[in-house]
Amino acid sequence: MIKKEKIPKVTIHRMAVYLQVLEDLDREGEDVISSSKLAELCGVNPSQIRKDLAYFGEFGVRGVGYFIKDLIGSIKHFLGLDHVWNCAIVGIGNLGRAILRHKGLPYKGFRIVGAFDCDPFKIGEKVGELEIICTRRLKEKAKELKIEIAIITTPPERAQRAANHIVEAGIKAIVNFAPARISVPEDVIVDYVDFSTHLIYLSFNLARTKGKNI
Amino acid sequence: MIKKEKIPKVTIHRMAVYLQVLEDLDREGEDVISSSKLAELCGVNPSQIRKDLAYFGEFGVRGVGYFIKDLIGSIKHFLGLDHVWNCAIVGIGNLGRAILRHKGLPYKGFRIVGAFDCDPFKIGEKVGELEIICTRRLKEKAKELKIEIAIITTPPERAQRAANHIVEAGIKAIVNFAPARISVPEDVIVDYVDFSTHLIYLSFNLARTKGKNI
DNA sequence: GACTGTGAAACAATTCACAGCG
DNA sequence: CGCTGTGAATTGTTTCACAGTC
Repeated sequence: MIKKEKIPKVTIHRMAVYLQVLEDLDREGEDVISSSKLAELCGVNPSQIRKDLAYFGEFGVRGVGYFIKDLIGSIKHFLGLDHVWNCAIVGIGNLGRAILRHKGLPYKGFRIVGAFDCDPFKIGEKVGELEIICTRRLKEKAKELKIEIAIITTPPERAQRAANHIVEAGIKAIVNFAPARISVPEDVIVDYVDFSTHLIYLSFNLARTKGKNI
Repeated sequence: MIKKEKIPKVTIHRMAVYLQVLEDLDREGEDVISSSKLAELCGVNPSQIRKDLAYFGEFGVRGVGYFIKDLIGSIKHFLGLDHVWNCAIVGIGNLGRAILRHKGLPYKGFRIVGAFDCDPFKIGEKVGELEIICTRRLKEKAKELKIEIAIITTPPERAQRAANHIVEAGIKAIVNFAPARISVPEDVIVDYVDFSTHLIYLSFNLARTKGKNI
């Protein structure tokens, strides 16, 4: 089912976009879509979509297009979203709380089952359903709660320490929101999300077009 | 000063990473760094750094490396960060509030000067220094507050409407946190930040390595 | 001697163009 | 006929390797 070829990271990111758009179409009651229509909605080239999907198999019908419900199912399957992933948040500041309160995640297949922080004043406090636990207890709790993904939302200077606890606990996947690089063994996957990086991209473009006096 | 060649988007994103790491080094009192040391800290190849920098000019000293303070200044300059950008947040939910309360942004050159929402129950409420204003007043306020960048943090179904108000107001740059595609005229730059996309990337990799029974 | 800056080589991703199929 | 799936062509990015400079 899953081809051996190496799949580019951008393909996976686009896949997530296709899924989002397909689920919207499904809710609107659409049944079938062609690669060109979907491409338009996603802002990409139609053959890009066909190539991306081809990494995983053949899902379309020639002359017709793709059946939306089926395609959603297939994409979810090969992205590993037909399974609920247990996640922990490490660092309960503003961002950590916003993620904990976010309603959309469980629906997408990610359940937050643990909230960790090293600040003794926060430990024991309740955020929604969860009680904040000391980060030093991450290892013990990771087993109990079957945590598979950790989300770092600490200040940058504490990101590496958080990462160490996460690695210690045997968790193999990290999303790091802290604006700091972290180093981990190479069997641990890290994905960085840095908000200011995106603002900087806009800053660069605005500064450029201003210079060109458009 | 600025070369004409088209600069890849990934280069700009890496640039932001280099800046982050260089500022850390500067705080630690380092003066000079070579491309290979910096590469190691950023997790990239040394010639990548040299190529990236070469898009903008020559900043290094052969046989020595880069003077950290100077390089920080140069990078900030060509990324447009020697200017403070006025930003507006549209959609004051959990994430919007977390960004409003975030202390790091002003230091990085982004000041949030307006908070907008269309919920009449929220209008007038104070979040930190700012009072929530009706999104319909965005156009009028954009001029007054000299807003250059808009940040969408609405629920997905309201993202397009928010984008329309933003475009109406003459703002040319948008960061969209809502998990929905938006369509805008082509002179408006949009950058998408979708948290769940990153979780999905991890999901895919975990599902894969599980399959490989490593 | 050490390290940058950069053409050239290697590699990767995207788009084209069309054969093949419903 | 319309649309997918895909090899081939194109375009873009990364890495190499070394000449040039401090």
